[in-house]
Amino acid sequence: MSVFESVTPSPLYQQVAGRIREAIVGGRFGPGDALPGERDLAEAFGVSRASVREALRQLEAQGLVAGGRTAQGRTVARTNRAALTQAVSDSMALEQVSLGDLIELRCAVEGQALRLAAEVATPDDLREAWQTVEEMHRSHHDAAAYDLLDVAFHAALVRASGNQAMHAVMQACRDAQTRYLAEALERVADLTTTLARLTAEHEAIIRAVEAGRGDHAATLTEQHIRGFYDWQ
Amino acid sequence: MSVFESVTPSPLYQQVAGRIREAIVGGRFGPGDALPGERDLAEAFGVSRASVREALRQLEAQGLVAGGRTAQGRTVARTNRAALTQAVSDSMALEQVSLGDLIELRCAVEGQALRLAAEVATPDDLREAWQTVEEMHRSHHDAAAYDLLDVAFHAALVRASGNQAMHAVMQACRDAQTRYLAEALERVADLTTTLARLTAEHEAIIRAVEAGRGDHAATLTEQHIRGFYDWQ
DNA sequence: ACCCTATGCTTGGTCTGACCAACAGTCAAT
DNA sequence: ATTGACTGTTGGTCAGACCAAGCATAGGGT
Repeated sequence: MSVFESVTPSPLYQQVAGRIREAIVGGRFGPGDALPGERDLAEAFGVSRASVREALRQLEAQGLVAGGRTAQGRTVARTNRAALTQAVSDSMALEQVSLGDLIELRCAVEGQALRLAAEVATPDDLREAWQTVEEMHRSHHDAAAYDLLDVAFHAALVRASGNQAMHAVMQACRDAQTRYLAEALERVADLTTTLARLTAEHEAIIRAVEAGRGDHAATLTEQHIRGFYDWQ
Repeated sequence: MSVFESVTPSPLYQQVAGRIREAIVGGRFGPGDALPGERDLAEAFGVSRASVREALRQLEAQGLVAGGRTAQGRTVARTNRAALTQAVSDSMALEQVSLGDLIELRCAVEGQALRLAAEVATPDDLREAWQTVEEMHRSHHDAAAYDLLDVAFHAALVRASGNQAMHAVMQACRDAQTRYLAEALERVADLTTTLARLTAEHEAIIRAVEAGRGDHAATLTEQHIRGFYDWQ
């Protein structure tokens, strides 16, 4: 608690990353816009290209700029969902966040999202979810395909709530679950029957949302998600 | 869906980052452990130091390795919460997540967390929250200090639920709110009165948790958080 | 007038080799 | 035992170079 603040000068690459970050979140570069080339940035900031590259690597990892290898120049990312998901699953490894914790979190978020969805969702919002359910009926034999459909189904419903933040968190939880889900499904005796049951649950949930019964939809969803425990 | 996998060679720095990442999440380096030096890593992977540094920058941004500047060698991070928080607030900027969405998310998560806390929290878990409340009484004149205490209070209560995932998400939401909170508090006519009211709400919440009244605690918390709207 | 190729420029990815400041550890002088 | 100079290691930074991939434009063939 000294009167003097620390005077540690942050590394150049940090400062550069910070400046570029400000430009992006400040809206001076919109999603999808092209960024100046590394050489230009280096000259503009008065640092070497190496420092700029380290800064860009940092921003890339944070999901602010799109991964390179596109033809000409780098672009500002349109979404940082991958970075968010990564952060969530890293959390599990580093801080002993258990799968159970993640499932409880997802129940809380998705349950509340469906309560909202039941109030505000239009038939149009639910069309995507219905389409996903139809495809599920044709995928009761293919665990990998079903997993993708399951992700799409839950995403569509949560998105129908109009809450982007809940969507992102739910998605991150769900993505982190995928790996465990695949393992669990391998141990299931009768895959087709199990997946058919899940589809039935999905249908019940979407019907509840459609009927505006938010609390019911939330209850069904929580049971549906927690059902995951039973297979382990 | 070709039979052949893509053979696109990812950039070296990506591969290096991936290998180090595997070693960390695979448990071969525990949190806090020292990592080999950059020069050693470069030799081990057969790449230049520049590539290793870019890989490390990426891992640093993802919160897997601790930010450098420590005397001897780098260490594996103990937490990636900063990265998680960053990802959440970047999400707001990139994907137009509104403050309202964030508040709703926080209500859902924190409400459920307090329901859990009411069941499982021990007096020991709540001691920290009580201490924070006491300090609040002495900080009704200082908005900045109060903000820190508010963060600590909510963190302590959610942590009492034992759910690390909820804690991280709540923290990220709360951090993203800080900036708006500061602006809102500047426009408040009578700061001391406002903060005193907030402290009273905090006390009511912690008492409800103590009494095991989870639903009540959740309701109070949701009102408390949504109260934020009224000042805007 | 049209298409196609060749050439050159730009960009990101990679490497080499160097220098600096900060710090840990050693060891001699006090 | 304390101090202080010396040394080696580490991360941070730089300059300058090369490559492969993609774009642009000019020039040649039809």
